[in-house]
Amino acid sequence: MDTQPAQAAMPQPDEITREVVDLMANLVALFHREYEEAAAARSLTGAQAKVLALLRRGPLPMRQIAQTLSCEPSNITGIVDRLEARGFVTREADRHDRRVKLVAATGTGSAASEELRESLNFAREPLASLGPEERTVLRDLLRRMLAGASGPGA
Amino acid sequence: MDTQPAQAAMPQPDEITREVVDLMANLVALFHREYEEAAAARSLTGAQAKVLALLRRGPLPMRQIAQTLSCEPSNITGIVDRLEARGFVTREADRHDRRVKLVAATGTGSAASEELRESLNFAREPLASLGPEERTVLRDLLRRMLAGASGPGA
DNA sequence: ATGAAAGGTTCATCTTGTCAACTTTTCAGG
DNA sequence: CCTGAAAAGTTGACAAGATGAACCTTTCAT
Repeated sequence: MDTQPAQAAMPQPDEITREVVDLMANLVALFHREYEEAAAARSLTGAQAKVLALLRRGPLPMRQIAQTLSCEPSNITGIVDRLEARGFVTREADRHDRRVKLVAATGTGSAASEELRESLNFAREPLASLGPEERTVLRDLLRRMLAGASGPGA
Repeated sequence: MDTQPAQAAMPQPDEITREVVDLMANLVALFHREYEEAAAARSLTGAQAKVLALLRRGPLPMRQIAQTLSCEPSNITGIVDRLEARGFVTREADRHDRRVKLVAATGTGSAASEELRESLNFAREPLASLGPEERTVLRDLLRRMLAGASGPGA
């Protein structure tokens, strides 16, 4: 990539990094608030919405949900319990390994999740300040950042 | 599905926005995990760390903490209780309005908060993939996004 | 002086999250 | 075939976060 000899143009690389981190923190806070709000508007909690979102691509075993969300499996049990009680998901034993329970979104569940996703006007406000090509630049930067980091589930 | 008579230059502006939102969601998840971990390493919870971080610029009334964190004041009571019990903050009545309690970080509290901030190598990994000028671009884009949105506390 | 409004706290209640103990199922070796 | 270890989920106890209603104290405008 780019060897960094002495660098006269860049006064304090750390300064920029630090500011980016701070900005990111604010953005994260903003995003979080919006997400919780949007979920609450459908009487879902953030955690429930996250699980439901994970199931968009198909049924998943409990354990995998837990891993993707970086929490204990026993935690997922409760969340899925509540989602199931409200008809948003179903639990079904895996045919090949009966220890495994596959969690699948019901029609209602997917609908709610999709609706929430659409309603996430989070970035509409913040992103509205950026022009189309700027969004593209932002997208590429974010892509590279995430590619560099440990690939999350999603 | 998408009949877009206008817009000839940009194929699908919505497509990019959507992807940016998704990337942002992943970044938010990543950040969140790192933050909780870093806080836990100092035996603080995420919420406690957030409150402590807010106090970096000086003492704040309970109500303002609640507003900045978008939650009920009664919630802050508990968090500050626990921070106070461990000597990270103090509660002091405001001289001008004795209804108001000013929460201030103690030396230990500021130190812990500052340490946590430093240790937040969150972005080091992801940001490592970006060169200096790319970081600058990213910083500027993030700045504008946040300026466009409702200014959070910070 | 009175009463409304604001700032905090308390209490009940729920959800999230962890950890340890437990059940069921799978699977490798003997 | 049997036995026992390991894996997947669940359960129960418990702490923290979050909300909403009721409450106390202080302020402030009549």
